[in-house]
Amino acid sequence: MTTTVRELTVGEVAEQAGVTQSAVRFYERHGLLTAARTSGNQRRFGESAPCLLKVAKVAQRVGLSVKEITALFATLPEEPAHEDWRRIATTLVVEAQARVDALRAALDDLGSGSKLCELA
Amino acid sequence: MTTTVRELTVGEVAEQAGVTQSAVRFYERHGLLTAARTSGNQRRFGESAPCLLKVAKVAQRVGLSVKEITALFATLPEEPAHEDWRRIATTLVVEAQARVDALRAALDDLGSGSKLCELA
DNA sequence: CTCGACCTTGAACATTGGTTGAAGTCAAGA
DNA sequence: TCTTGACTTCAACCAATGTTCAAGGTCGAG
Repeated sequence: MTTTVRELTVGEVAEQAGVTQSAVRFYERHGLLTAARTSGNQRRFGESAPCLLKVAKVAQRVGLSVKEITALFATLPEEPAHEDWRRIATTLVVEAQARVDALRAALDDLGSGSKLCELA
Repeated sequence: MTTTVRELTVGEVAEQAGVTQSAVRFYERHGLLTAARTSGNQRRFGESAPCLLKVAKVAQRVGLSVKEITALFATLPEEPAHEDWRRIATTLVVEAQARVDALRAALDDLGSGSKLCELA
């Protein structure tokens, strides 16, 4: 039983993910998303595409570049399972924690007061 | 008693702040730093310039743009006193905390597991 | 005064993450 | 079939944050 996998157009993916169509194309060009093509050369994305985009947006908030997110997604199977998403989430949490730590370090630099500058 | 304020050249400021000369000029063009000019049109920075740059770097780590840092520095007197630096530091700490909170929010989005995507 | 080190400007280039527009093609309902 | 909305590509553009290069001017020690 091959479930009828509704393939999605650029417009549908964009709408479902809450990004612009140009962004969707941009991400596909950069390999963050992959798409099949119709005989007429139109993109057809898998069901998971909007989800990937949503996760990608979180990843960007965390501070990952498109290239890094692409690499991260490269480890995912075509139709990711719960476990796969969980792994990605964990990776992002770890990354985010690192960024928080970095920020805290910046804070500590400031915390050492005007010690930054021996001026006043 | 006007203390002999050793004015600094681009090269000196860059070296003391640990940035490139081109960066120093860039920041001056963008109003982050101000400089007097010699009769021969060379920049002469005040003593606090290297310090401003160091603080600016921390501010960048915190996530502020050059424009935002410029605005922040616009509130400083020519020769900032301890109190001034402390105020800036506080502002940055508040900002940093906000960024940490934002990151934490991103984490929470992920924390709600694969709830992000109703796929698996 | 001269010499070398250091400074000046302006423009072009680089990277990231997209957006916009023009010109043309496809898909699907009436 | 025809029409209309959605899709295609390509190239140009945007903003931020600088770097690099060329051509030339300045500073200060000797």
